[in-house]
Amino acid sequence: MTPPRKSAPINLARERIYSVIDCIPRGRVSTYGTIANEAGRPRGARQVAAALRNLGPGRDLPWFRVVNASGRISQRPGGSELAQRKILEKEGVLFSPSNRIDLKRFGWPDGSFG
DNA sequence: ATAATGACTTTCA
DNA sequence: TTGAAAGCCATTA
Repeated sequence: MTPPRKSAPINLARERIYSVIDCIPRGRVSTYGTIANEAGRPRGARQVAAALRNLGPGRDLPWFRVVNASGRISQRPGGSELAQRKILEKEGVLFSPSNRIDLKRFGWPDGSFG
């Protein structure tokens, strides 16, 4: 018989979030809110952010393809915003003069932004 | 147990 | 167009 696990139900919600992020195609981006929706958490945008913040260096995940609802890279303590932008640009994502990404064009999934 | 926090979003001026 | 204010909710303290 399987002995009772004492701790361990590793956050399922968080895993679903990671799995959705893993689906964002190269050269496209998605938003915290959209990812939350795809993961079945309609109002969990901040939890998506928390999941990324918590993400250790071990996991290989396209975290850089996640931006906020206004199409901009969110500020944070770590200060990896510039690196994120560079990676996205290398993938072909265009930034407007005001540092914004056109979600109608680069947003994923298709049709979720207008 | 309650209170603060935050890589967010929407609404409204 | 920009920015402030309120709403949101799992995680931390």
